[in-house]
Amino acid sequence: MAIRIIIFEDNERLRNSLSYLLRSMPEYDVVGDYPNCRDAASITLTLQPDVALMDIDMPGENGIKGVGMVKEARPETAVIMYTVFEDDEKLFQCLCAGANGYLLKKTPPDKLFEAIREVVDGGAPMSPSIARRVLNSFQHAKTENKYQLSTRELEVLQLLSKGFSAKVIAGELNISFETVRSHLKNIYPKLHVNCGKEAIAKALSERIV
Amino acid sequence: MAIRIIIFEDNERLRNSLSYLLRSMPEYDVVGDYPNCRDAASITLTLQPDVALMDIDMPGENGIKGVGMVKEARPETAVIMYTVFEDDEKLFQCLCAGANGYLLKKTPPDKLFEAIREVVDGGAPMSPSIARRVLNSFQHAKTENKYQLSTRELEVLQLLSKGFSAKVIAGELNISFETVRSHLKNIYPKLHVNCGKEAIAKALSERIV
DNA sequence: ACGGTAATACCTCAATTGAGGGATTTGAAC
DNA sequence: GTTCAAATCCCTCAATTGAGGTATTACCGT
Repeated sequence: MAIRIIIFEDNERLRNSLSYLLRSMPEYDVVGDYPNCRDAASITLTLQPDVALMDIDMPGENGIKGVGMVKEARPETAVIMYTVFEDDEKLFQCLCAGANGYLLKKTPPDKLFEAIREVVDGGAPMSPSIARRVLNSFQHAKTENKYQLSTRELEVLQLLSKGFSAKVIAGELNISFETVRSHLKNIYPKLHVNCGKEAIAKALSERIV
Repeated sequence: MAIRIIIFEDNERLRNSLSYLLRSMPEYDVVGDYPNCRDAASITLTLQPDVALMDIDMPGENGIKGVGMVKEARPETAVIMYTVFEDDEKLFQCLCAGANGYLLKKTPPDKLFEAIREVVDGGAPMSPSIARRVLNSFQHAKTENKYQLSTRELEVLQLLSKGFSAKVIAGELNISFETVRSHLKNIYPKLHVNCGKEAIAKALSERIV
């Protein structure tokens, strides 16, 4: 049975070309195409598509919102982003919203066809440069002590980031309460923060610990 | 110029087959193959390969260690994991260690060839089921309010997690200082913590915010 | 031998927080 | 119409923390 596809793309010429191209093959069936995501949820529920091709830059609700709408309405529909954007910001927003693939518009048609087949088979097609970005995001950069913390200061910060009080940290490290407080007072300016809570927030969100 | 490849694979028959297969094509040059990662660092420095094919399950240092060794010795060498393992644990360990690709051993030869070309061109070849796992890891599950926090409590916790004091939070939300303290007192038992620092640690590490 | 850094420890004071209360209003649910 | 949860606000008291010091020991590099 043909793969049911819907397209969200504001550029009319491109949208029509895509529709025409996909419809020309018996393997694919474009069951709807739209210039914006306004009714993405209800459209998805009505048409029950296997795949949604989603542009990002559209008037009104953009494609990032669009992914969320489609996925919430019908998680089985696989969403492939189809965009010119290559920046990390938009990329990871789409992935967090549930996108199942991410293709750049420079992708040649045969790769696009392959990607649609792949996503239906449970894969996650990505343009090569996108895949590289995604994998790179896992290397937490080894923060290599950006803030010049000493060994002991790092230990104190690690325990602080578990929510421990100065007293408990002192016990854990077998040093005095006042020493811990001294370390904390030295840590804060190095992290450019003013209190323990900010320090925890920074340590955890920048993976210093 | 031919792509320089090294192979780490403890199964001798498979290692020899791979070498033979790749050497049969002028496009590829297998400059070394080894049954373990013991000297991966020095080998990499000596042979200056473009690509390393890396098994995971090997005697001695396993392939996860191996990725780290190769990448530390020579970051320009692209490492492709080549393994039967499909579990998240090993997968994400490899990615964090710096792997540039992840292929399952069931990958047909033509896809393997393509993957090697792709990784040299700056891509990140992955078997479809692997790519899907990687993308899924970005959907932080929308924690669906495991701790039964009310809307307001969630807002307070979000601001707390930025390191704000009760006074500042009060200002941000346009409510009184004492109200914020009331919310905090209600939040702590719900999160099973005893103080703001623990709450921040929990909120950030469990992505409640 | 000297200077610098890290690690240790102590003191004081003001501010913030945690803990224990109590109290009112609103809107939704039954 | 009553009950209930959510959101608002106030009070007190003890503990913790932030800020401002000072001081000693040890080790490292020159």
